Amino acid sequence: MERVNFQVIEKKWQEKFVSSKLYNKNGKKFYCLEMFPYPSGKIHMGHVRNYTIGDVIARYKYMKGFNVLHPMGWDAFGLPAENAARMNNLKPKDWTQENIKIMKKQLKMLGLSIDWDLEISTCDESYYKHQQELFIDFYNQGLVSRKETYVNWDPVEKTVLANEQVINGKGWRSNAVVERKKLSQWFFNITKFSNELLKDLEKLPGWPEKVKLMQKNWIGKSIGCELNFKVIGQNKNLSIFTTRPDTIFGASFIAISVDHEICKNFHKNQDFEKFKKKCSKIGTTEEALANAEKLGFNTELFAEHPFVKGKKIPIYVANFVLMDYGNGAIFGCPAHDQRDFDFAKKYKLPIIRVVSNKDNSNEGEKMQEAYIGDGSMVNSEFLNDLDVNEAKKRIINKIEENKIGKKQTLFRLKDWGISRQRYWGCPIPMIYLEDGSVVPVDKSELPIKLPDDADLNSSGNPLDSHPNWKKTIDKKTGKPATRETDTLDTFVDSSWYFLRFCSPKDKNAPFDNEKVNYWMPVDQYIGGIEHAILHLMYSRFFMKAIKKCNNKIKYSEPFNNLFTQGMVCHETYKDISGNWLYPDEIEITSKKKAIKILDKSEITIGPSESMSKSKKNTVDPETMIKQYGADAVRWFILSDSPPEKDIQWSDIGVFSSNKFLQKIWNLNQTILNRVDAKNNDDEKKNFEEKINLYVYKIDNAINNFQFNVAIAQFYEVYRYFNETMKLTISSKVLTDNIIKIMKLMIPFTPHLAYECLSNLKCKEANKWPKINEKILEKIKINMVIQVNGKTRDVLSVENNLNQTEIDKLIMKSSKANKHLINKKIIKTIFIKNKIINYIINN
RNA sequence: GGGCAAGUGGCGGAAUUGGUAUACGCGCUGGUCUUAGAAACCAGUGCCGCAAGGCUUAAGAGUUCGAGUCUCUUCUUGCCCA
Repeated sequence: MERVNFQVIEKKWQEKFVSSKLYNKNGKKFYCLEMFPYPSGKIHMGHVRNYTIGDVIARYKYMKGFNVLHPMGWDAFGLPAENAARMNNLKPKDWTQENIKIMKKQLKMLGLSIDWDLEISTCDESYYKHQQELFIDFYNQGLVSRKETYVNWDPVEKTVLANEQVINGKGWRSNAVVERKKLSQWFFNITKFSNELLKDLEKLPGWPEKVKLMQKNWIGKSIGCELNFKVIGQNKNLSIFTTRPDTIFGASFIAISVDHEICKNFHKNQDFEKFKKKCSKIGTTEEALANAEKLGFNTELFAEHPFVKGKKIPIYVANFVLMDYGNGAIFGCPAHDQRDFDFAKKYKLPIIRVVSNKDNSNEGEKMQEAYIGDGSMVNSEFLNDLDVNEAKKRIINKIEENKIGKKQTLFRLKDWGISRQRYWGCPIPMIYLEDGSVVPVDKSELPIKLPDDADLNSSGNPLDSHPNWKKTIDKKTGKPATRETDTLDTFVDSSWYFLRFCSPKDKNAPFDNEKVNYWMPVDQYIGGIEHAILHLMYSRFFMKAIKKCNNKIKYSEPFNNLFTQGMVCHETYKDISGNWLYPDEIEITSKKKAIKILDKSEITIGPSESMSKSKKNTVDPETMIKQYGADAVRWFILSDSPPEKDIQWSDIGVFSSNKFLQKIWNLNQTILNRVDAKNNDDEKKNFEEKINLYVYKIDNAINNFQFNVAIAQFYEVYRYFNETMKLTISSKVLTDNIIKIMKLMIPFTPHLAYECLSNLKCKEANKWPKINEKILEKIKINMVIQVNGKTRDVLSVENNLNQTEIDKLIMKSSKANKHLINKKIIKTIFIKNKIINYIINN
């Protein structure tokens, strides 16, 4: 039989997909969006998985009659471009554009149904111009501020990182140990929306619970109170914040931040300065603070205990207290907080237990660690015997009564630091006037363009060291001014691109209100779980901030449904000297053994891990497409695992996908070339019923994101067709039904499916086959016959038979009979269309 | 340490949501054809057993006519937070 040449049909159909339009003007709108890629050079298997899943959804919805928006663009600013440019003596812009060209070509090779006329790139002036506009809008709404704070400084990338970008005390990209550094920075006041960001999670039933929980924890709402202590000998109050006011009777010290007002008294104290220096070496994350050795500086000052007359509490400066948490001061209750416990042990401060656990086993000085669980209060005067929650309420009331503090809600969420000391990003449209004031650039001057001739080899910020870029003139006063030389965090770029896609060519505004109100929110957003917090939280903030600036916008949440796909994994290989090897550098010789092709030396096969360049366990999508065809690659990556779980890449898997698709082609050819037959009515009826059921099942599976299950059904259908071929069924009936199946395959393997449909002379290829609900109801079902809960037989019977009819059928002919003869049936459980269970006496 | 998932053949995984456990694919075994096989086709493939039948969803208990699915305990793994 003639073999199909996948290269040929793919090329043919890709020419027709050039810029796919999935618009059904009369249909309900459906915005299908996959997270846009960073143009790093070539696409990787993660992209293939992400965009294939998106393509299935987009094509499926289109065929179902929806008016589908399916765009693609480039998250094109970022540090790798700068590094690559420096190493190869190129311009970041050229490097980026070259990569975009390559990756776009590769994405097209996958046969994606993308409307490329909507393509955007965040590094284009036509994009970042509007981003600068949004920045100014936000500024005017009080959503931007400039603060001098300690920042997470990445010494390798020489830039500031947001808290979210610090993972285990290290930079998320460079993996360098993060330092603390004091800098003046621009912030988006995301905390103004803390409550809304938390509350609105409830409006997102289409998001994975896991992601919502992660966001909830990240926002971290907690209730506590502010409490004022009198500093002895000074006419001053010291205000602290605590989430555990219930433990006030266990307080044995007060700890303040090195930047606290009180510390100004110690500026000339050398010990203090030394101490301060030490503190700057720890990062700013909670984790870094928790793990660092607890250090203190004794101020020799004391505060009065607010509830115990005459009790003096020593005041320390401590390295684990930060100025931006509460008021930069805490009281320490060592018995019930691990950090306080460590600190108290080191400085030999008393450990007073105020919460006892159930069996009272946390008593005494034997305490090896702080007890943070629930329990009832002890050693706490009027709080004694209350449980922790009640005690909290009672003490807050008391504090408010005594007018020494008040209840407060605190969020863990911090404002979003957006200043980056890099070249390849969106310039921040602010200027510094000679009188020291800082104002936004006049909107008519936008875009503030990046210079083409920045020296990337200079140390520090290339825009700052540029000879004249930052020199400008304030339009309002005509006076000389200096530009802000920081650029925006690239997460800003990706926080509103989904809005730009609604009107990507709009020159006057970031987006067209009407179009945004029509297409938004995104009906299906698809991307990696690694963006569960950063990108998704920032985008949610942007939507809310934009709504605040522009009352014509109707929506406050950008993504209605979110799907997070799993990673693509591959085994790892190492040679004798411990170097990683690419899969194509090795040869598997037996089950668990492999050799290096180059010198036949034995290598170690490591565990399967998420594909990454550093471990060289990657497979190049383009190579795979050329070898097996795009359809086979798509088919494999959808078939082997549920899309939300990790998938193990397998060359054999994609090979056999190719084989199966070849068989589908052959099946089509066989039907086309078959000698016609006259229909046997029963066989025809059975056949049509069965195909109708498959259409229903596959449709259902796609709807539930169970692409692997849908594909299993296709294998069954194939087998079923081959059997049917032997029956006396007319070629017309076969053709009508294979057309239905090939239509179902369009979302998965568009090239092959369209080619087959064209050969079958199908005129309405893009119309999803109708499911006949009536036939679905009439179809024969399998009735399970049990005796004492054990399955004894399965009968294929008409739908909706009642118990008496089933009883009769069983008596007539069933293997179950022999278990019922001479037995008394004491009870029968009958579930229509499912099961009948006879309970007998043995 | 806390929170959340998950645990089903040799492997990836199904199971109409409490109703035939192991669909479908890979791998493996045997056969046909072949100079050859990552080709094609046919048959088999959870365990014990000649069979009838019995056992089996990490381990153990519970609820139920009936549990992979619900509840509890334990173990293991993964992710997030610390």
